[in-house]
Amino acid sequence: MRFSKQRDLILNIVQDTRTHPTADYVYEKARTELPNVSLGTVYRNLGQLVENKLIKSINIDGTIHYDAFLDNHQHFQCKSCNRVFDIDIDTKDFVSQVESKTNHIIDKCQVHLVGICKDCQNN
Amino acid sequence: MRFSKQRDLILNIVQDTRTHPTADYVYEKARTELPNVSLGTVYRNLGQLVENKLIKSINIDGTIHYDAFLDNHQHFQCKSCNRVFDIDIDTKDFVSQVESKTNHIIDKCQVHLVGICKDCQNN
DNA sequence: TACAATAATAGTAATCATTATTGTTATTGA
DNA sequence: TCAATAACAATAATGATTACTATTATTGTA
Repeated sequence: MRFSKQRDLILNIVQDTRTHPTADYVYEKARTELPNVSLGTVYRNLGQLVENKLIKSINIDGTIHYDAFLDNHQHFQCKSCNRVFDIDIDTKDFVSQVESKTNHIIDKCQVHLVGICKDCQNN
Repeated sequence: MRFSKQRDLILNIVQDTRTHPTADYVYEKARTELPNVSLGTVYRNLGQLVENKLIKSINIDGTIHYDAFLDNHQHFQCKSCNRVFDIDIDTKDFVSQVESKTNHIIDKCQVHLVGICKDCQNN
């Protein structure tokens, strides 16, 4: 990967946004800094950053969101306010349970939880 | 929901297909029986069948797949042969662990596992 | 059984997210 | 400094899904 100011900017935007931004959000943000950056560049770089494990991608309701928080974690989506929360919980036990039951080798475990968040319960 | 032979056919196709078909697959199958059925009809009915909890939908690599197997279960995707396996494992403990840790109410827990399946390990 | 209300349909156009193409520009290693 | 080529902006193309519209089918009621 060569250096380019576009890639640097795109990485910084994802790292500064803790709300799991989409490519389009990153594009709009990037535009304020580099008005001629193209959407294709944003997509290509997000893809490359994921490939090089500098960021992660998660699928929320059919569209790709990005996440610079690399520690192993899961996601909870509130169906009332639609926010996505990071859930800090270990899946190791769960995964090894499945591995010994099925004999498949598992190297990724993505848990998507949906419900009503703490805040929305009080409204 | 009124009765229509299109809806009946679409439900039957999903129920007879244990490989998590897409809308397009259902459309092609339906065409062999009702050559004039339209893709919009397939999408609309699949959506309604999901709403009425006669089938479920899962997102695999960004596209929606359908599943008539209603028992609580999870999915494992082999990144070698790309097949999706049903995983019969209980998430109750996992969910209540998260609930008490976060105070969110969880009513859906979807686990997507990725790895190498038993068969592909032997090749 | 006939009929009116309207749900569902086929066909098609539109949308949305994402990927591909192309000619030009920028980075980098020699 | 320069050549190789990665990366770029602009734009076209794709694939999945949804929306629109005029017509047809289902269903509850008279």
